[in-house]
Amino acid sequence: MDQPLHQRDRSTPPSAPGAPARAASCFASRLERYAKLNDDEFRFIARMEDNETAMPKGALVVAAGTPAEELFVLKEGWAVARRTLPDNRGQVLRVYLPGEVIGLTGLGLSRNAHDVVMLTSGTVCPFPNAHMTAIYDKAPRVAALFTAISGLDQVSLMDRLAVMGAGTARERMAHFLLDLHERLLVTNPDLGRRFRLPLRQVDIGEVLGLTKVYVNRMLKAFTEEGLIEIHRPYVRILKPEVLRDLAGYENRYDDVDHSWFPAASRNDL
Amino acid sequence: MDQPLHQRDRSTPPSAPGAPARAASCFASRLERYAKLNDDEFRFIARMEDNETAMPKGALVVAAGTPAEELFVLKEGWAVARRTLPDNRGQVLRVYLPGEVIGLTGLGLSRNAHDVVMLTSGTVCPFPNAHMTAIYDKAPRVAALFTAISGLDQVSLMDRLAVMGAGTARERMAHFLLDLHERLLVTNPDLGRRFRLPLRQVDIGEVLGLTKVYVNRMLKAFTEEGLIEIHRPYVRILKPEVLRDLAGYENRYDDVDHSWFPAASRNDL
DNA sequence: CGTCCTCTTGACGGCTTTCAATAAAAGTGG
DNA sequence: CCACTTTTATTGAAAGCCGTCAAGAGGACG
Repeated sequence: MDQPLHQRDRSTPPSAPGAPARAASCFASRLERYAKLNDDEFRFIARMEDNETAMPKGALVVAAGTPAEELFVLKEGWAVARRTLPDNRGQVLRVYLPGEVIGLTGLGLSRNAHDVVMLTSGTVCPFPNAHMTAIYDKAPRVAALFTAISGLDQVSLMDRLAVMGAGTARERMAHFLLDLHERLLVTNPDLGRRFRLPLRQVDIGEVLGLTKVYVNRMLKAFTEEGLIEIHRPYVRILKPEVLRDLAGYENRYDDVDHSWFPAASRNDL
Repeated sequence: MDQPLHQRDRSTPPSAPGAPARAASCFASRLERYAKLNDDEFRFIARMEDNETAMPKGALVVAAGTPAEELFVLKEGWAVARRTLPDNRGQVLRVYLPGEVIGLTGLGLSRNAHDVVMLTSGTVCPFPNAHMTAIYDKAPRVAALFTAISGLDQVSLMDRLAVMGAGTARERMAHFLLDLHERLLVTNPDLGRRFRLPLRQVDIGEVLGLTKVYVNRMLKAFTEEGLIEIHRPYVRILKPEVLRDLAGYENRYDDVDHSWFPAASRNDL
């Protein structure tokens, strides 16, 4: 994030022709975990990934203040939404993992509220906001699914706010590690307790509102206490229960309610 | 919030028969500020306020962990979403003002994520989640409007997260005062710079992640610097620009994008 | 007029930051 | 594959913002 920000690279490697196989993508597999979709609905969703765009590390995917014209499905790599405050202090507002949607938040706004920056190289799939019209009109079930996911995001954000407001550095760090782990498990259920964490300690500091020095001290403490194990860039969670108690962490990603979803889509596309 | 929490009072004073006049409520007037609605659409929304329930100060509107079965339109009074952490520390996740919707966030979850407590006495209008089905099915424009509002809420939450993570006590306080003021202006455009703030200093502390002692010191400092004026329970903002610079505050509530909303509702209710 | 709640103010202490310097790791070019 | 450079991680010492503790003042309400 200290690197110069590259311009967006629009080169689109011609994606495989024809509809992709079901569940070919981390995005679709994430959605299907939350609700069964019929073929028509799946077609709407597949369309969101038609356009792949490669992004180098450090690239600015979304620039704050510019017109908000598209969403992005993050297909590979990690990204962050970030805000720079007056004094050059930065705060990471959200970490985006593969399979998550960037910009769902800002659907209601005409300008992008925050920067979104690639933490690693990766690929995103831009999807014009304008296409949402058809989804709301013709695939209400998919629309409801987006609403549900947006709600999940928001609850997760509120949990984070709680730990940022009332929590100590230890609690924030524990929450951070557990939350990333749980979210990685959503699209990657057979991931063990070890995962790749492509953030520098400075970056973790910007997520948690701590300095890099203190981040280092917390990580050292956790390691010495046998709670985690670090082999850069991999982290292994050794005592999830202890961390969970420490942070008061609660997993929200398993608890989707689709009872109120419209029964099925109209087929008049 | 230190008071014992009352049980929810289900006594429903028989509301005026027939549909309420358009824009009779702060909720409808807030929605209409964001998008024009036709009569059918308006009927859906009016239905959300059919059921008024009086709430005493301190009442628990939503209990964390219980099944999430309804949304609430907050018609009168103020409320907060609140989380209690292990050590009895509390964090207010959000302040709800009249005209705002409680529980839109949790639409995707089957259990309520957080408590919601009345700060003052007031009235709420419960609205079963199940009724959202019809809205998504038959009034996609209204559904889109909810999505947009939920997005606004989330962006506002992210701004708050930024100031909680990277901001000092002064900056948090400035942000808090400005944000409340802007949000009150949404449903009450001719409100001046003076408004009623029905929170004790302890409560403000729970919003900002500060102790009541430090809240008191910040308010004193602001007053002495001529930034605000306090005549309990009223606050007047004397130098909005200075506060705005201090907090890096940006008003998001004026910037709704409805370009992607479906053109009009189907009329087949 | 007394009780309770909230606000106010001071002194002290601790968690976290800041400053600074070194070590380790990662990237670069020969 | 090895010097060299740059970035990142590590560690110590001192300072600061904010929390804790405690006591008193002011208001609301019966």
